Amino acid sequence: MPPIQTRASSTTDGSTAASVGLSTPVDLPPATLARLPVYLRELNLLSRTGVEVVSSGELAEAVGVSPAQLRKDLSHLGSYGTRGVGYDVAVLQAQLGREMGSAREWPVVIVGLGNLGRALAGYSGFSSRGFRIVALVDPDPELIGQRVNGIEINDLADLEDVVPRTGAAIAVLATPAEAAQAVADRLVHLGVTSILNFAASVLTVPERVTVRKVDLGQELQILAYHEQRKSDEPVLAGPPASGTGHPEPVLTPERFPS
Amino acid sequence: MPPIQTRASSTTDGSTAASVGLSTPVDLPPATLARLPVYLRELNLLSRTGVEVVSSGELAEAVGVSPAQLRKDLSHLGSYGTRGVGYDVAVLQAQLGREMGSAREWPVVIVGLGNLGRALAGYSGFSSRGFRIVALVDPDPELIGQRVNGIEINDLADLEDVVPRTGAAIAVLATPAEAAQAVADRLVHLGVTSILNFAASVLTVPERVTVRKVDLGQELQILAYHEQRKSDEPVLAGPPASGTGHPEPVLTPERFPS
DNA sequence: GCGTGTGAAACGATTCACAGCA
DNA sequence: TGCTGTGAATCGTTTCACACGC
Repeated sequence: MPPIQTRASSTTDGSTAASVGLSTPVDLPPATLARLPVYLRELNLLSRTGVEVVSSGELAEAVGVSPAQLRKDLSHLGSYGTRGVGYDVAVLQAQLGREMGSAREWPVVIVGLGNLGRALAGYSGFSSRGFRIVALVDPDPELIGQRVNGIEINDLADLEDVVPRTGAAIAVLATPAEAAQAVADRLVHLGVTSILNFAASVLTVPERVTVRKVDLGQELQILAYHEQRKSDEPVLAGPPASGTGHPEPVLTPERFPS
Repeated sequence: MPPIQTRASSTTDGSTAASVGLSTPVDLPPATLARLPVYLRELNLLSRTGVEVVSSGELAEAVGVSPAQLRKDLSHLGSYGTRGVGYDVAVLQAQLGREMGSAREWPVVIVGLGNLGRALAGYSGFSSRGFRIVALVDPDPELIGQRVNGIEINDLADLEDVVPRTGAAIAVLATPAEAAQAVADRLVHLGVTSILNFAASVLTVPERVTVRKVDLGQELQILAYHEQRKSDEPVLAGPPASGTGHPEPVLTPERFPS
């Protein structure tokens, strides 16, 4: 009797989750869940700017969704707004953070420290959102022992020591496509239950494991499709500042703002 | 009269596209479009392995979707299968490639060469799918003049020269969030009509421009939500090899296969 | 009055089930 | 017989519109 395995579906919002029974709060619709981090980020921004109250219209405008959708999304969490007024930024921020698990700090292991893996190891967007990179693993003797962002790269052969020691339940996979499934199998065996997969391959994992896939090449291909569409049907609407014309430099900051 | 601007919606599958009139083939549903690159990748793999025919069942299995969905997706492109047999790999590959614009080679400019930008500049998954990085741009004097993967980093101040010279219509944004909108404005002004945005910020662009956003922190947050769910409702189903137990190393390749 | 919270309607995507053809 | 192609049914998501309460 082979254990139940599920294919981690592809596109963003491919998430394979077990979640058998409903616990205290209800399960969020996937589409809503995918937007909550965006709301949370904007709320953090607002709160840092000293804003204390936002209406659904304002917040929706800031994150690029419709006010109705924002309200519907938030309504899944309960009623945290005040009619006629809006949402208290601090309250909503706290509630959203709690719901998303931003209260805890999550230890994360990264497997594969090629170009992409190294970039991810130093990515500030992880630490700023409650994730701590606790281990780096790669099989390349050239890399083992090197440090990235203060963390030493361990041998992939020692994965079975490293993961239990750090207690990571979330793993980032940045290996070549051919290696991804084998590594994932070992990670799952070690108790990892969430995997962010950057490898261009489909992972098969047990039901209880959640996988999200990010395929950068795929993203560009989708853009290429739209590009092709645009060049196929040339003019239709009026000329919109038309193409590569006039350099005419507007805006020329010398450095990115820190 | 301000020009029409649209908010690039957030999650993967946020794509803002104008596509006013329908050209020769019909417009693909976004959900289908997002899966086509996955099918294409698998077809390339199969063709390299010498497989000449696949059924919807086999291909679906390999990419992790249902056979019905695969057939429905492909049916949007026309009838390229043979009843009772399956699909000719070469034919389907060619058709899909043509549809996705893989026939052409797309020049791409990358703006922002921090950790992530540099990793993307060297990412093999881009070149292997028909994209050529033709320009790198950053405002940091430390970086300007350096070469990544054989390409020199140009000054952001020279963007108005670089983009027209290379003819890039697709841009990858890997700048800090605060800089993203300003850079996007300049890119759009230079005729760029597709942007892959890695910055954690919402872009506002004219209708004709397609934006896709990849937010790596957001992906991890979605995993954290699921993790939290799992730890909240502890046991329910039978113990599934239970957690961090027994190292018991299965599979220990010493190196990633190249 | 104003903006939230929410049923109901509209829309889109997925799954089902089978007719049609090699 | 076996697998494609596709209408019909189902399911999920978004939008609409308005009742409710500050």
